[in-house]
Amino acid sequence: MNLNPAAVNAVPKSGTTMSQMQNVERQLRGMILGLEIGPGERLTERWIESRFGASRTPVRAALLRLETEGLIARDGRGWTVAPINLAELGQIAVYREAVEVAAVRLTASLEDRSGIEVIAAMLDSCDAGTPREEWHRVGLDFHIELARLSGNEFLLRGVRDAMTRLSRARWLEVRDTAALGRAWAEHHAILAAVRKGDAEKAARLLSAHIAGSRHRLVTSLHDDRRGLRARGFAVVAA
Amino acid sequence: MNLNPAAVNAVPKSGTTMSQMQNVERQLRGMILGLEIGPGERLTERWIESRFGASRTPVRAALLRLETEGLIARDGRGWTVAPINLAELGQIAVYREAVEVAAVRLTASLEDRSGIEVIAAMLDSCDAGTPREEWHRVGLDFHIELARLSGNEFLLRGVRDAMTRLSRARWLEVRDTAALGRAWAEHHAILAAVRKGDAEKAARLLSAHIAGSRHRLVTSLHDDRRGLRARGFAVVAA
DNA sequence: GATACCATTTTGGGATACCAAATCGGTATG
DNA sequence: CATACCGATTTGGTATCCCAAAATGGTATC
Repeated sequence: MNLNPAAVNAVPKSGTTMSQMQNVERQLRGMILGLEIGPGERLTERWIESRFGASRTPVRAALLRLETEGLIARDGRGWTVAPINLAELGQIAVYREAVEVAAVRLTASLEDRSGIEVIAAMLDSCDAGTPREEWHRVGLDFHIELARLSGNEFLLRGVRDAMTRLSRARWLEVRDTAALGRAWAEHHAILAAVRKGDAEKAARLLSAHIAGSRHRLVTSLHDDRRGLRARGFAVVAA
Repeated sequence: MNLNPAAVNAVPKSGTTMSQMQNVERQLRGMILGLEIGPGERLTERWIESRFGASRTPVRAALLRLETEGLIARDGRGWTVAPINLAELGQIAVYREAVEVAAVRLTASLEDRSGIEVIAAMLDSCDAGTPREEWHRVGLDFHIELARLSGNEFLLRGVRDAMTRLSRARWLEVRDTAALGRAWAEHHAILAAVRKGDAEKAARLLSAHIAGSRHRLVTSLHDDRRGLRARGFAVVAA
């Protein structure tokens, strides 16, 4: 029996029995993506064990899974929260462009493209009063849901993985309201092209959107890297 | 102490200290890819434990990693060697086309494209007397090494993952000598376009090569699926 | 003969004990 | 004061142990 006070597990979601591994994985992922644990920080299995009240067996399993997601990395013998790596962010952007463009081409060629209306509604749920956190989430989900419509499991997974790896960086990016609005408009333009079944135009718009997004992201982080390091975040230069 | 005779571990490769997890992962992957364990077969942690002479902790770690590679899947509470899934093979082909074409475009646009000569030499190491197993390996490595030249870690990983998932299916595919020769010629044609820096032509040739390859693969397995099932291999129809 | 039911075994999930290597402190030496 | 050395501590890797759920197999019932 684990006698650690923190061992008082959170009540599992009603109806779902969550294994300890899933619990640790989910919570740890949340802390990493939410920057509650900074990029570059060292992790020890024992700390996680006591923090979440699970034994090392599920902790290890969760670490192995998060490693394949790219959120944590091995540091010699130990574990480290993956640092923000500007060169890597650039490569991810190239990768996601390839995958997302392929997906949107498929989607725009579907007979039934009505699925995009759900995505349009999702975009429209954001307005001036929407909290920043929500804009962030919708911005990620737009790309993931668009890829899901393609029906290709592997393209979807590629996009999801890429967005997960980009998530923390986008959260650190300094974005003014104008930038948010521009992204929103570009998203809508892409949807419009898909709606018309114009695969080429959708591909072109998406490609430009991702390239611009990448440029702004890398530039912003590059300019801010001193400040980010001051906050304890490991930022590896491009 | 594990008293099973099989527990006599193989001597680790000279100079390298291989953890039990890596050991189990590598050997199990080899058995799965080599079809020594058939698609669809059930796996129990205890069997693997005694088979490789490791305890359950590294066995479970290895299973978790192989799961993310798509070589094994959860079957309710237990583990199963991933079946051959024709629909999935089709989707993987679409995915790899997107990723490989992006990679070859990058490679063809490089200043220094001399890396392709190593790949050409690799192709040329195969002749009429080369064993089938070697043709198989070179056919996979061609695509992986071509992607590696792009310099993009994520495109490379995408190609490697896709080839891993396709590996068993390609091994089962009935390919006559003519088909092997045709693939060899197509590979060389792609390299020639890359060598000239003609990204568009390389992309077009690669795209056609993958599409044709996919068609032959799925057709062959579809036609043989009775025979494959008779050999105990789970084949899920498209 | 088919089926519902119960005891037994097996299995994966988790907790813990142990170990060797790596790390960290502190001390003695130059 | 810098540094080399050594013992205590920490950490990941592994082996085992326990448990509850699920699978299995035999049996009694209809």
